[in-house]
Amino acid sequence: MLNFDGMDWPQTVKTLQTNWIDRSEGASVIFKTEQGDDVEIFTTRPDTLWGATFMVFSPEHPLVDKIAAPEYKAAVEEYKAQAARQSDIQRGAADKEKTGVFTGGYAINPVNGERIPIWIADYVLMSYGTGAIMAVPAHDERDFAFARKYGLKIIPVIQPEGQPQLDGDSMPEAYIGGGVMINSAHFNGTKVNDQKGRKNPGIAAVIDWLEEKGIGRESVNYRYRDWLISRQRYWGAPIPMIYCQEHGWNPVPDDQLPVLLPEDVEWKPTGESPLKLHPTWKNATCPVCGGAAIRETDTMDTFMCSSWYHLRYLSPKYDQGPFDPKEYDYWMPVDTYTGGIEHATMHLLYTRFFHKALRDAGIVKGNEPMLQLRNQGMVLGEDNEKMSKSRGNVVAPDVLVQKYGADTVRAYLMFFARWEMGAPWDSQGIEGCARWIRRVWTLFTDPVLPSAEPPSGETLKHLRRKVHQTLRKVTRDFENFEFNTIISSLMELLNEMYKAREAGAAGSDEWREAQEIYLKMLAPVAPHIAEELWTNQLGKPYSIHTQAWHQVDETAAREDVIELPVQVNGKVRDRITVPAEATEEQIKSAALASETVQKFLEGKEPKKVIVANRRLVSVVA
RNA sequence: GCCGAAGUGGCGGAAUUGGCAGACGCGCUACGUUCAGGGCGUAGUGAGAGCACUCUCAUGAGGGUUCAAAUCCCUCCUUCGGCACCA
Repeated sequence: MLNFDGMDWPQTVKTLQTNWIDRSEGASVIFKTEQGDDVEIFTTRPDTLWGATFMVFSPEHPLVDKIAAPEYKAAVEEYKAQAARQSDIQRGAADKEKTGVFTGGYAINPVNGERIPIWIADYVLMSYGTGAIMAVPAHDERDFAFARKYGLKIIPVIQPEGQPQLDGDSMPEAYIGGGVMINSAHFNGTKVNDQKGRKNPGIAAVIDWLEEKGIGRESVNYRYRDWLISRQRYWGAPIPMIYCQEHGWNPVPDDQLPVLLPEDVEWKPTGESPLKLHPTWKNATCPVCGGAAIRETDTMDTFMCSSWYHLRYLSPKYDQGPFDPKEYDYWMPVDTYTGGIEHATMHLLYTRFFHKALRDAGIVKGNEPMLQLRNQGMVLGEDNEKMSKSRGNVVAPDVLVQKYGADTVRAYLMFFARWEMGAPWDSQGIEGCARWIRRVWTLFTDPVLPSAEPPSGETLKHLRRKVHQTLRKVTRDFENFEFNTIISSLMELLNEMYKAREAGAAGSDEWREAQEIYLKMLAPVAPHIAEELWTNQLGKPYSIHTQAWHQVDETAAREDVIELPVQVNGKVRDRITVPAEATEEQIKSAALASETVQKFLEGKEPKKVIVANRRLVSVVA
């Protein structure tokens, strides 16, 4: 899941997923309580094991009740109760003052046999690692703060090189960096650097030793939590399992799939799933003995379905399996997927996970379900705030479609902001797109007035050039998800076509080609109007949306002459026009021949003349 | 606190990735069409100076590299997102 090779995804999404999974390398080490129970802990710093002066358990840790000494029981219970009352958010506040209580119990540090006290504190989370930590106050900020507050022992075991000897009683803060191991028996003198995991020589040495002694092992931990797919709701795919008193849980037989949700459910404020309360739905027969049995009434999380819907969509009527393999081979993996950034660590992570699980089960091929991802930005309200009913700034699409038509609304959504950025809605701005669409319509449907004189060859050549230049740009922009500039280009071309029509171009082959190409470029932007004009006005075969994309005629797109600005000492002073095929030398002499350039040179010989990409001439005096 | 993204006219945004800053659209102004309004059409529209040809300044702020910087480098400011005691 952390390998994004070959995936054309936004870096932000890759980073979000990487942080969400949050892999950390370290070691698992077995401590023992005085009662003789094993307590496994995870640490990224096994090199500091000799500095572990106490242990901290999460208040929910299963061993807490067993280790709590009688005289501490009351305080422990009290602390557990108040931790349970706090919400996760309260508990998670990083700047919160650390609290905890001593349990009266002790553990043995396996590396040196030291007897160390066991505390409970809510800064240790049951949901990460094992819910218990070794505390090394000299080299961990949180443990340090806790130890200072409760007067616990602090023993430095990493000495930064070239600095005064660390002293547990006087050090002002935990020392996190590298150095040399001290107070660590035969490891004294071993170098420790800032690297994580086995790349750190100190950590590697200790891990090898732990494994040899059988006290611990190399280990990797993830912050990413297990995904609970079941929930007590009506809205979700049923979990096809049946429970029989006699034969336990069994899957629903294939010929009884799919299990459908009942439609006659009642919602009552009981906190229970309506499926549980339905009079008959949960009654089933045991697939093993045929006796009375009960259906699972939990349903699956909706992410379960969104993780593979793209596979089912390949062949929704297929009944031999989840999808038709022939369709899979044709369509998958998904070429381009677009959705909001809010899916970064949920839907998109689950979908990737699902694909890998299905791959391991031999059902799908390849490592990833979606090759290219592009996020679209959010359309904000006109007040530049997130749209919400409570703010009253919601712009309803149906109202806009009612007023402007779906094509205009679609075009404006593509035009008014960069796709991945989003922007506040502008109810005036859409008028521009409405005007453009109307002008497209008019250009194609107005009867062409008989022109007084035939169009000049220059007019037709110019039209064709603009058409193919636009096609080239639009083709590239579609590939890059740059929809706003596509529409700008189409607006520009429309203006050119109006001018060409004015100059009598209508009726020519060039004009017909321009119309055809224009509609093909318009089709993804304004699909209904493009189709209407294609079939009814141009009389072309239905449908425009299945036509091949037009090829750019590079010869037609080429300019005869190019205009270059000429800079003297970094400032544009003149512009020159040269034939498109002019050499650099010719461009240089044309630039120096300019009177204006000579004026700004003030009679001096130019030190340097640079022709940049045949786009600009820079004269340095 | 850590990580990331973004700052360009009155507004949304362009800028072929180092090469004419402001394409295209909104808004605004003028003119035309109209009894009028709307609509439509044409032209203008970064700021300052000038009768004008033009000139100067300008891409969050400051510095740097370069013939040339919105774009690259350094320092800082602002806004928005994500994570937030992860052992």
